[in-house]
Amino acid sequence: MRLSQLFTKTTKNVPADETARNAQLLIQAGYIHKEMAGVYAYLPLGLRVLENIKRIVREEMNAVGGQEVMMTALQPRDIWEKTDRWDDAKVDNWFKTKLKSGAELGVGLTHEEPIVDALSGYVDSYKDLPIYIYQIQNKFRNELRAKSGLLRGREFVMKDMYSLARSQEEHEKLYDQVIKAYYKVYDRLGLGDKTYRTYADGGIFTDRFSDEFQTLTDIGEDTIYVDEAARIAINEEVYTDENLAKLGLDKSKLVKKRGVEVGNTFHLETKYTDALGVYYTDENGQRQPIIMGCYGIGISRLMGMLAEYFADERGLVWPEAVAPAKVYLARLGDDPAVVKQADELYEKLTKAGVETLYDDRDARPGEKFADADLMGIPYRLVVSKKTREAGVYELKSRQSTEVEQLGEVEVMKALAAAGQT
RNA sequence: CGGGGAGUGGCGCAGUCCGGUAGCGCACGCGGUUUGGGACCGCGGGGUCGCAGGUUCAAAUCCUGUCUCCCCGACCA
Repeated sequence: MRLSQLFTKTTKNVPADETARNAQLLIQAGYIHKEMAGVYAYLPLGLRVLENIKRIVREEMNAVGGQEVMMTALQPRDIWEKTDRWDDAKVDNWFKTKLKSGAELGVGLTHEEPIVDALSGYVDSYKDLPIYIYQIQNKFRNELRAKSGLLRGREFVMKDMYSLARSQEEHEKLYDQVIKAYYKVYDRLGLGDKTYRTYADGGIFTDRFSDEFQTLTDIGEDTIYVDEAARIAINEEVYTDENLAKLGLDKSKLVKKRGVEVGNTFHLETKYTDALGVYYTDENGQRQPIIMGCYGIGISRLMGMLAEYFADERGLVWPEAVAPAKVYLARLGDDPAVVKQADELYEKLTKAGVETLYDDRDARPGEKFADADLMGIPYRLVVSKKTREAGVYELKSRQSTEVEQLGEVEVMKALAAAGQT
């Protein structure tokens, strides 16, 4: 993409209505637009990051056999009444609206009910199970107070997967498989070593503990107690001696930390399938209950999390796996020979499949460098009169101050090899 | 929802206490000088001061109501 054609631009002004670093940086770099509190639009560069995160999550969900669907945001009241989750006293962050006829609707905040309801026409026999169904979709929650930029919004992008199993034993197997897939997702995002499976409250979903995935960082909203050696943690909300005993955690090894919840999985048992009357028939012709699990990953929250976690005083520092482009090609000056050389290099990089942001604007070097840093593109490549005369290109990683002088072949090789995911 | 802060060109702000119809920086346009870490000079376009009502000869400024945003708390698949 040529920056001269990109409609967004960066700004030196820090937005006054944001204190969260992720929102400040993403707005300054032109990745997102704030529509209102807790509601953000994704601009070209931001959308690329969001799609990259989705791609990784999607690949890992597909790898365990997940089947992707897209459910609806508009929800009929009746299925939610069957599970007793329509009442505001039960779930207080609903957005609700009405049809012209007067019938009440909900705007989806989670999708257990519609998923189960939709599956009721397809799941009849033991031969139809087990299955994983997932979607990546916008969720709407009427939070009393949105905050922390993309970390807690009212409209946000989430991946939610649901498993349906024939027995408790089968359910546990499916559940563990997803836990493993989640670790892979966080590894690929560069958060693996800082992310802990954490026992937490089951909320409105289940009476059992849920598992949260908490990334340790000071910006976290959650307080958790971590056993780093055992790679397990427990959320403060369920941190009692009784629970520690139940979970077999050693209190003396737990250290209090802050974390951001980057995923959450639940054992739903038969709560939703029973309530909506969905069963299967076993080999003996007997009707049997279906055991469910559900598995969430906040895609947009992860984007905010990554923006805040991987940043420095000059701006964003995207991991290559999610960066909107791999390299920022800065052309300095408008010498015709330099322009020609940079244009050709851009073509070559693009043809080689190296995502390139080509700064072909009529701007001064300092501005281009500052923008490359603020946008957080992993590599910066400079073409100028100076490099042309020296017969080299300058390649620099966003994470280092060192500049390498390389010939074209070496540049292409370095960029093709770097950060394959 | 409780407490606190704030709404003034696209963005960041000053002006409000002590009413006299709006100013600065960024961004934008034109001209010139510049060109390896967010250049400089000159000229120029753009706001009726969140919204509604009130007081007054006169309201960004005072009064009332209301909406919105931010922070702390409560809450949080």
